[in-house]
Amino acid sequence: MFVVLSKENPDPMYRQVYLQIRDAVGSGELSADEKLPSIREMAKALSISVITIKRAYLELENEGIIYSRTGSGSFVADISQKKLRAEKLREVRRELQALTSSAAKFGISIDEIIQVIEGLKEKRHVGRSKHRKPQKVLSGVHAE
Amino acid sequence: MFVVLSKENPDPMYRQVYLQIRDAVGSGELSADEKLPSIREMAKALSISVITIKRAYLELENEGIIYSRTGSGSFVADISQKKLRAEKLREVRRELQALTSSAAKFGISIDEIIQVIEGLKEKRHVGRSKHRKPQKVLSGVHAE
Amino acid sequence: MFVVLSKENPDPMYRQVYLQIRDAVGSGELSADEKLPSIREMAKALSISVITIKRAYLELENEGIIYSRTGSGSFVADISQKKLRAEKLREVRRELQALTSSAAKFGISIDEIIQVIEGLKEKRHVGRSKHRKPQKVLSGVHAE
Amino acid sequence: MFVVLSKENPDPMYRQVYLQIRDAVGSGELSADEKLPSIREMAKALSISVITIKRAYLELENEGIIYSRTGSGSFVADISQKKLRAEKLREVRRELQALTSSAAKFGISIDEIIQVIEGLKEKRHVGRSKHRKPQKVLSGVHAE
DNA sequence: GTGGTCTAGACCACA
DNA sequence: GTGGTCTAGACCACC
Repeated sequence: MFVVLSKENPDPMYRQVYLQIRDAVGSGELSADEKLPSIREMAKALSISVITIKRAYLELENEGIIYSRTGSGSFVADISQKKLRAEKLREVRRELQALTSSAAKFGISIDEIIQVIEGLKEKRHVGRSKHRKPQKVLSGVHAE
Repeated sequence: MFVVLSKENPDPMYRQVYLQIRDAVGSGELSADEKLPSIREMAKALSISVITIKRAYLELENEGIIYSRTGSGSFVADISQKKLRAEKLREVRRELQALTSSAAKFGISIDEIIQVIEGLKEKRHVGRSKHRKPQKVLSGVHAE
Repeated sequence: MFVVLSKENPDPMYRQVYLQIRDAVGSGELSADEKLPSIREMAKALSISVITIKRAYLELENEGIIYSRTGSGSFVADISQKKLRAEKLREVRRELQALTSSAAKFGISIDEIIQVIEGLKEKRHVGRSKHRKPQKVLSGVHAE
Repeated sequence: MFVVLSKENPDPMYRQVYLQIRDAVGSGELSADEKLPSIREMAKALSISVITIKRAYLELENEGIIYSRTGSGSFVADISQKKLRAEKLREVRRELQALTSSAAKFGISIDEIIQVIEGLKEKRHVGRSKHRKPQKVLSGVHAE
């Protein structure tokens, strides 16, 4: 698992950590009961405060994505990927709703938006999307 | 033109004002050289601080969407709707890119996302989704 | 609204603050859109760190019980008391389940437990319960 | 006797061990002077640290529930079940007091709580609630 | 003034 | 070693 913090990203640091771990669980990269790096470990690796990591872990715990046991560490919860996927899908629907309705005001139709998405699909097929735009990164932590 | 502030909206107030005026210009609801309500007028109507409106107007001015004449007020700039539309389209593309790539991590394909959008299209056709669920609103200003 | 912190209480401070505000909303003592004391204000009144109050407010916000607007303050959300009551009832059921099943191991029947509760009911009717056992208290804040 | 550790349980491990042994004594499952598994034995069986079990045993000893003889092991004390039962009853009363008074703030009456308990009673009669939903367990030790 | 984020410490309970 | 709580500062965006 690789967590990276980007200065460009307007999200606060704790949120970036939260999102990346959530995604890693959602994608199956991290599986149930797998141990996460300790908060101190990860804080050190990312050169940020323990508190910031703590907050990310806390929110993950509140969402039921991980669980923490004092003295033992933090672990991936036994939440099914299905559930995470369904939640993500709801999130996607919500955002698309906002996007289409705001675009409509500018005379941009839903069909036009679909065309844009189709365009993205093709770009992805060419397959350089992952490395095309190297993010500016603070640091990373490898944890396996 | 009707500006409404919603407490549900996480956007700061000045941003809500900014966006709604921008959209009104983009949709043609407000046309070139049309006079906007004065800062004080709008502040009073929305029961918020003058400086908040001032900031919204300032950003609109910086974007070239409105212009201000000291002593006479603020007016819609002669910016073509086409230009606003193109900008919005770029914004849409950017957001869709983020959305699809983050969804991909959860195993949600682009085709699936398109399906979601298609679903939105149908919903909009059957009902009057825009007016079905009236947002809770802090205050509004009618200025036409 | 009166928040008090007790040293006797094993709950961490942020939790005590959280619970008391939640209860105040649930009881209707605080009503929708009512302004809460600012985090700095309350921190000062209780002589504890701003961070601790912040955390209590954050959890209340995550639960949808209050909402915060940068620059304006924190306010009671428009969550219906009904919903809070239903949640509390679920909590009660959960705790009773644990209690009865653990008591059963000691040969304490459910009927016996009901008798205990009936006993509490009578005590309460005599009506000195509120002032009989003055809690040891750190400090309080009155906010209206 | 079967001690199980659950990761769902927020109680620390030593407490889970403590409670289960206490309950086993209270229910008569373990009788006076019966030998408990040795600390090392139990630690191994539960795959946890020896010092965790040690702490559980220590607290049981402090409560007068077991006694240890260096070199021979730990044994159930000759504490009457009646006494344990009475203590448990006090504990139940304390918890019910807290529960009813906190529920009262949400407009939940004692009678309503009694109804909830009655509901639990019926459920238990129809099914075998104890075994219906097998807890996810870390490990177990059989010692009889 | 308000809340939102972050730091660099500290002490505690648990394993 | 682990996580959980708390302090006393700081800087930022917003109103």
